[in-house]
Parts: sequence; C-alpha cells; structure tokens
Amino acid sequence: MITTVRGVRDILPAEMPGWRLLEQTARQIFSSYGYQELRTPIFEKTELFARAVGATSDIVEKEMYTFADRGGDSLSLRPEGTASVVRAFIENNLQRTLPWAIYYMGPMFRYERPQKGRFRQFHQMGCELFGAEGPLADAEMMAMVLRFLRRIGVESSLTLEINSLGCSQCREPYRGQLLAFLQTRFESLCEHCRQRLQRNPLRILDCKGEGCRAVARQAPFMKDHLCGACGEHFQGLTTTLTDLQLPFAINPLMVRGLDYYNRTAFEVTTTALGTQNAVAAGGRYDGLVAEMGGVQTPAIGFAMGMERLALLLDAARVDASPPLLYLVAVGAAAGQRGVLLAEQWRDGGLPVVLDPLGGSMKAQLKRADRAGARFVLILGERELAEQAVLMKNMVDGVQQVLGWDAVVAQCSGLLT
RNA sequence: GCGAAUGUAGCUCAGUUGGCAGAGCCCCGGAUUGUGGAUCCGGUGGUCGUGGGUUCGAGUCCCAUCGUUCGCCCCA
Repeated sequence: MITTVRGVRDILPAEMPGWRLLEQTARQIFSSYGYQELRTPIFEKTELFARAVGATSDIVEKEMYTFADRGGDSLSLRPEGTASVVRAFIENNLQRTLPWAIYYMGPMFRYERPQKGRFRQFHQMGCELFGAEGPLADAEMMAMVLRFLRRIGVESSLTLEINSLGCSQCREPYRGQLLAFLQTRFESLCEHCRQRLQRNPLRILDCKGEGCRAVARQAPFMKDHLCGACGEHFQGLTTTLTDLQLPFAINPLMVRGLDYYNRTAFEVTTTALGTQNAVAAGGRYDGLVAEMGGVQTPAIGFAMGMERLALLLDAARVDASPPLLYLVAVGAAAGQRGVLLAEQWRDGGLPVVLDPLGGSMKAQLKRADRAGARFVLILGERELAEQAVLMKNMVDGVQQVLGWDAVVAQCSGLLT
C-alpha cells in the first residue's frame, strides 16, 4: 500500500464542513474589513525566505523543503505566507497605491517532527496590511482576529497576548543590557540557551525550561526599554484595545520566532492543544519591505493555523448539507428512465441525488436515510407504467404520487 | 534532531505464564416477495503496521523499520 508521506494527511469529507466554516467566515470577515484575497505561488526562490524570515531562524535553517530545479535554482516550498506577500507587493509595484490590505489562505510546509496540531503540510489563513503606521491599525487587526474567533465559536478558550519588540533604535541597546544580565545568570540557563546566548539572547526569554524561565522573569524587559516612539506606539495600542473592550494580557517574555518583526507582536493561544498552543500570531514588520528592496513601508500582519482551529471547532455544530431529493429507481428499466428524469429535473433547477448503487428498494431507501435525504422519489415498476413517482417525506413517512412533469413544479417550493 | 509510549476488523478496543484471533459499533442480508429509522436473527470482514530473529509453536518474547501520540525543540 502506498501511503501519504510523514506529517501530511487527507482532509476527508467528514471534516470539510468545519474547514468550509473557517474559510467562509474568514473571507466574509476579512473582506468586511477591506481586505482582498491574494494567491501567491506555493514555492519561491529559497533566497526570498532566507532574507525575509531570517537566515538564522529555525525555519530557514532546518525546516524548509528546499530543492534544486532543473535549471539549478534553489527553490523552497513556502514555510509561511508573509515573505511571498511582501515580494508580490514590491514586484507588482503596488507601493504607490497604499493601503494594500491582503488576505491569503493555503498550505505551508515545514520539515518538523509531526505532533498533534503540527504537520509538515499545514494550512494558514492570514492578513497583511501595508502602509498603516500607527497603533490603531494594530488594534483593529487584533479586533478582526478576535471577531473571527468569536464568530466560529472558539473564543472562550483563547487568550490574546501582546508585547512590543522595539525597533532597530532601541533593540540594540536593550539587547546589550539583556546579554549582560544573562551572563551573570549563565549557570542557571539550560544547555541550549547557553549556546544561543550570543547569537540570539532574546529567544532565551521564550525558553520553557525551569531555570531559564526563572531567569527570564527577573531579566530586563524590552517593553521597559522602548525608545520614545516605540513606547508611544505600545501605549497607543493598549489604550485602543482597552477602548475596544478587548481582553488582552501583556506578556513581556513573548518573542517571535521570525526575524522580521518589530514593535507590536501578538499571539492568540489556547490550552486545548497541548504544546502547540498558538492558534494565531502576528506582528508589525515595518522594516521588511525596505529590506527586501522596496520603498520603506510600514506593515503588519498575522496568520492563523487552520488545522489548530479545526481541532477547536465543535464538530457537532457544523452542518453537512444533506440531499433534498433522493431518487430511488428499482429495476433496470426504471434505472434507465431514472437517469433521464434526474437530468430533466435538474434542468428545472432541482438538486437531485440519484442512488448510485441501485439494488433493492430497501437497500436504496436505507442509503437515502443514511445520507439524510429529506424526500425520496421512488420509481418502481408501477410508477414507470404510470409515468409517475412516489414522493416520500422521510421525516413523517407521508407519500404522494406525482406525475413526472409535475415534479419540478411541486418540489421547487421546497427550495429555500 | 533528542527522549518516551503506542500500533489487533472500516471505527473503539479486549486478547491471561507463548498454545484454534475476539467483542461492541459500522456494513450486508433476512424477519417484511414495493419502503429507511426501532427490535430480533444471520452473515461478510484480519498479512495482529512491516521485515527479520528466538521457539515444536509468536498477536504475546528479542532486534530493526515505518506510522501515530506525548514531552523536548520549534511554531500556526
């Protein structure tokens, strides 16, 4: 048997109602906030991700599906969505028509150890907003995320955490202070953190090890060492979130894994998925467009993990859209006629499911019931002779005889 | 990439010191020769994840491998 590769999976029809709910609700809410859909390629030049996400990030260092195409170019399956959106923004010369508000949804790929809520091919929905500089945009984006989560009914198990990562002005001096502090507590750090002390001391704040967490709690916080502009921005954000009555918590230890973030970082987490607790996450990346060769443009965005959202959905809540009319044709002659009649009625605008397996009336009715059909149209020998069908209401069992030509007129009223 | 648990019917799971592979649900058929759901009766369905090894004999013990899950790591 040939199976899927590790960490990827089929999304079977039984799961699709939940996925459709996610996609439809997202499209509706994102577009109501002024966002338009963008579809970018699923693979790009490796260099795009290396530069945008950060060459030293874990994602680029060890999690990308990278391969050489026949021309020798190094390409990679996209590990996240923002890099491509930024590339498209610059490449399509959209920098003079701000704001540019974009949403996307689709598969992403990371070579990680699979776990519950973590896959090698997974799906994200996200938004990116180019051009808005102030904290109002940050707050409104979070409001949109929370509105979405509320609409799909999972908000109660979630918390919104925010932090400020500062900017190039204030992060360097802070980094020095943090490094100096951490060096005094070197003995308390885990082995991994000792190694990354010089390279990326900020990430130590995010370590879950006992010793490191204790050290992190006493460490100087970025949010207490922001420059004037960054401090003002963060203050504006918290004020606006409060005005919007959105519950949030400041997590001074939150650090994003992608290198391009500055100032606002936010994360929506759940306790329902074990270690994979992030359901949505995002932040501001004011420097990325310029870094990627575009005109300096402030930007902010977020992404949500669809598998994780689907796991949070109440499966019983989603509808499966059962058939309205189910045609049961018994016998070869009725089967022949049934195909024609079904097409004729569909021409008249009716949704008709023709039992695809045939067999006894009993068997077909059983399948109609299992499919959740509301009405069954029975075409047996007697009906065939009379050019009629027996229409059976599957809820109360009431039956009536209908001429073939009367079906469309009679059943159209059932459509709503 | 590291550590641990786990894998038996489509699904959820039993399977004793190594001795004839089971149950419930699902599915199919019958009770009802043209009627689904409730009930009763009967039936189909298994390379016991895979490959080696030990043994007279392996679902059971050993090794390897693959998948899944949990923790680390990382993140959506």
